Amino acid sequence: MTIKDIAKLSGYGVGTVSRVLNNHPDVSDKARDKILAVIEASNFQPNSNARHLKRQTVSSLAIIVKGNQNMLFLDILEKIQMLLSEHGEPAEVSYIDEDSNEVECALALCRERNPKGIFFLGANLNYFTDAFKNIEVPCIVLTNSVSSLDYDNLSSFYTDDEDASYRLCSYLAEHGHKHFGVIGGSLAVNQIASSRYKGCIKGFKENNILFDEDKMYIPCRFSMEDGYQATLKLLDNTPDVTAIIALSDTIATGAIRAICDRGKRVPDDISVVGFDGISLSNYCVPRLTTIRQDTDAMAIKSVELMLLQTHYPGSARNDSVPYELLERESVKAI
Amino acid sequence: MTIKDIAKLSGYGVGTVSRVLNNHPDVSDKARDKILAVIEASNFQPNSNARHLKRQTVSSLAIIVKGNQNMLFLDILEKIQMLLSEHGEPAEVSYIDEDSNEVECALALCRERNPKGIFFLGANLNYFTDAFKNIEVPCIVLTNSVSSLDYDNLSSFYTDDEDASYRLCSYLAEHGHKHFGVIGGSLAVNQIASSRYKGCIKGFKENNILFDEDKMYIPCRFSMEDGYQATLKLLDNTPDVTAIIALSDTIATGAIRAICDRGKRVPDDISVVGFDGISLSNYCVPRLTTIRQDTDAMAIKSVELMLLQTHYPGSARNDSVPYELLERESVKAI
DNA sequence: CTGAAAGCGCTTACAG
DNA sequence: CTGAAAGCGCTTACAG
Repeated sequence: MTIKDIAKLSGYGVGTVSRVLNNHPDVSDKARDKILAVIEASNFQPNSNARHLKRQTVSSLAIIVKGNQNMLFLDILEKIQMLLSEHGEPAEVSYIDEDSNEVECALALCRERNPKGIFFLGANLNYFTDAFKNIEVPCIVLTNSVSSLDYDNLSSFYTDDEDASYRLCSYLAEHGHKHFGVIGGSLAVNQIASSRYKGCIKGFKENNILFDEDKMYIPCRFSMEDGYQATLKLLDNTPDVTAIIALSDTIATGAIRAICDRGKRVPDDISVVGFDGISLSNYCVPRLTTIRQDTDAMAIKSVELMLLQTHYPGSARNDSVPYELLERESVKAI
Repeated sequence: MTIKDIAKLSGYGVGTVSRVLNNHPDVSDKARDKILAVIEASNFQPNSNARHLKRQTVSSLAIIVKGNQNMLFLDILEKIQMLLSEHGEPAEVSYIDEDSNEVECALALCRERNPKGIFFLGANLNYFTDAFKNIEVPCIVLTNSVSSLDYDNLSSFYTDDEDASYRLCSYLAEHGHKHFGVIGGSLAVNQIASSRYKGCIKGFKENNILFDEDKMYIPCRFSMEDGYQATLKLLDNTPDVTAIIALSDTIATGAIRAICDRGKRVPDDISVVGFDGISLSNYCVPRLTTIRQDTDAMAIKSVELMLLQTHYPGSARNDSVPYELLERESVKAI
């Protein structure tokens, strides 16, 4: 069933059929009604390949998500998709590993799909430096900042990770903690982990806390299992630790389990804080003290900007979104 | 940059360029080398809309996931994508709400994308009954069975939900429990929930357990928050409950939290079992006794069958995949 | 308001 | 082995 069949069936030409399909005004009511009726009856749908080939443009937005099991990104993704669908804008989502090159992925997408805009959920700036210049559609990075890059079509809405983890440190220091451990993220390849880690280091310095990076920082991927193993290692390295900063809630979940398995209790023996504020952090036992990233705000702002920029390309924006320290049950004053 | 430019640049015709692009054998080495060099130098990528329009077929597979935050499906999705990419097969994934109509979604996909095969992660058979006849590509449903349907191009690999939840019941009964609650899923719209529930009912009957469906079964969506609220309600309805069957691990997580908030302990006061065996179930406190669905096997089998059937359409298969009862820490004998 | 026609970038018989 | 040409299903000036 093609546009030709509809033309034949309705007694009009393909041009007119195409016009009603695309809501052009210059069609008589009579023709429109007739053609619509035929389309309805035959359940016709225009071929999108032909349409896009002709139009030399594609209808949809793309979303690249770094990390398949990243609950924070999933949360944001869901919200973005909901907002987008309210505007009748479909989006294609691609998942890549947390260590993969998202710019390469975007480049491939541009060639194959020609999206009119791209959301990046998670980004490593190293990948952007050179390669991004080949991407021309509006792009928005979420949860970390790209303000150090200077591309007109690359914006970001982010949590000030460094500031937030600094706050976490201070909070724990105020609660009397002196012996810290930090787990999570590979500093080399993970943008987000390294700024969070930087905030921790700053916090340690300002609070005169001794921190031996080799023994007290254990890098790991963003998963429960990795958080679990890293914590076991940390506990071996530094048995006197009283406060653990996990660089994400998922990692914190593994940490709490590891502490239990070593026969200690959270927060009575060891306090744990997370980062992200995903749903799980409010249902685990004990509830996790963490940084809540404002995923609603990030989703709303990024969708608004994207919709605007796909119609009126403008200059880049880099706005931080306020976070919140959620004081819950996993920290104890000592 | 189009195939015409490449033709001009290389001194050959578009036909020959197209042939090397598609790895046809009937091209001289000389022509191939020359053309490949030009393609390389100009960074040319064929336009996929034109290609697909011409071929009347699309290269990729589609995956429809019911429920954005469903960790089990995410786990399977990740595995399927990995296996697919080993074979150089890209896949497009679409998320829909756990209550949405996946067949409608598939139909839209077929019109717009023309995928060569579709994986359904989660399926409600009601939606398939009539509408599926309009889908002609090979399709595979995961985690529930479609054997009651009779379509040649619709297969499934599944966990025997009814049997597994029956097993859960028996396990709890063997541990001395008599007062049960069941939470999760809307029986009307959710295929998976209703077969799990059926298994529970069977278990109750065989073990002579009194079960008042109105008071002891609380339906809810597959989220922690909903599991939490449902459990609170259950606890109000039936204060003497000693065992709660949550129809998924996510729901169970909410349940455990709710029990704690009511000042009771798991498993000392109330035993809780889940369903799925997602990563979280092994890291929460206490570790969850649950049914492990074999996501590895389901991913492998479904990818193998899909790859086979996209080349050699065959008849449908409906195989159950063995599950496993994971006895962990959330059940106590009384 | 409408139709006939060109053309988007490819692939693939067909002829040579 | 290679080129010229038709055609995939649409959209959009152009002419009327």
